[in-house]
Amino acid sequence: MKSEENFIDFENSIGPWLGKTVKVLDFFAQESFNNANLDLTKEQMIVLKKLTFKDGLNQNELAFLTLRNKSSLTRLLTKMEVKKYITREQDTSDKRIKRVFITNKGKEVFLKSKPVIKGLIKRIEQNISATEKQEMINILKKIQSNFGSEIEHI
Amino acid sequence: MKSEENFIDFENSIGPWLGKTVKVLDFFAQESFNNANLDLTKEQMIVLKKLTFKDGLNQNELAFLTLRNKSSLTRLLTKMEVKKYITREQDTSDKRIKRVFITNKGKEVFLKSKPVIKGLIKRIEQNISATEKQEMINILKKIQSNFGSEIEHI
DNA sequence: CAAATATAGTTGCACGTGCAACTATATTAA
DNA sequence: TTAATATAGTTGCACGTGCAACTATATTTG
Repeated sequence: MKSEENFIDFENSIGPWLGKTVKVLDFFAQESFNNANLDLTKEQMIVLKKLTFKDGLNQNELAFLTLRNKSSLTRLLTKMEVKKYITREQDTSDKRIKRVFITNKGKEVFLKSKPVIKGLIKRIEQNISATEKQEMINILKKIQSNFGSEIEHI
Repeated sequence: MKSEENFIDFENSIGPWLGKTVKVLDFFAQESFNNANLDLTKEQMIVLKKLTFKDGLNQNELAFLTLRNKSSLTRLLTKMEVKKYITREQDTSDKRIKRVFITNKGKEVFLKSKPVIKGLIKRIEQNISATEKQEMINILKKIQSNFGSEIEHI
């Protein structure tokens, strides 16, 4: 039947549920940062986190690691540079490349954001068992692999 | 230990995994719409979906149902109005209210988007069992409830 | 070596987002 | 009934996003 074929059980599909959940989480994440008087967005925090793990990444690498278009990253970094959270330095051997470094101020902000993030994670997972959590992450990995997204973690 | 307390097991937390997965999904959703020559964003599609289910909602209701600030909705609708996917009509009994109606063109676009969405959902869930899917949705519901978000479906 | 090609990063444009201030209309209280 | 308050929607501002075109530098090819 044609009508059957065209039917989409939207509310019982994973995609929409994921989308809604992330919207809620994003909202509370930003609210938490603001309440903690952190001049920081979730996106900026993720960049700081990557740099904390490996400083001096170039913009291409950073864009890839943060799942972001290089043009988005350019603008994100510009804002972070203005706030003195990072600096950009031209690579000496290849002048096309800019390496990104976290500043002391950036480190400080990231440090202050940690308890906020911890609180958020705690709240997200408060009634989720360890098994459920692992199950969830496994399924999310499967979904990502369905889209050929091999996301690298540093 | 202080260092223990401050440690965040980011890559084994649900939040970041959710965020990454949704990023990947969003990207492919938009790509699919574009490939199908649909002049439509995911956000606009969701508005059309809500209106297909219940036409003539006012902007407040629509903003709530689509988890969106009323100002965001205003602008989203303006773009959809320009594209003639929807119309706005002032309520006669309360002139503050604007009711939103899907146009024939809007219905047509939404109809054309359905197979695309179906394809996306299929791809998302291709190697996820029915049990996993249900488990996943249940956990997502729990997470949302942790943030007091009682999301209504129409 | 000079010309063609590739790569890193930036910019213009269009989209979507929340907050706070604003306008217009409705409702409530004095 | 007028004044105070509430509500619906819009707008300015700042943020984040992808695509395509662009600049500058490197590398490859003839």
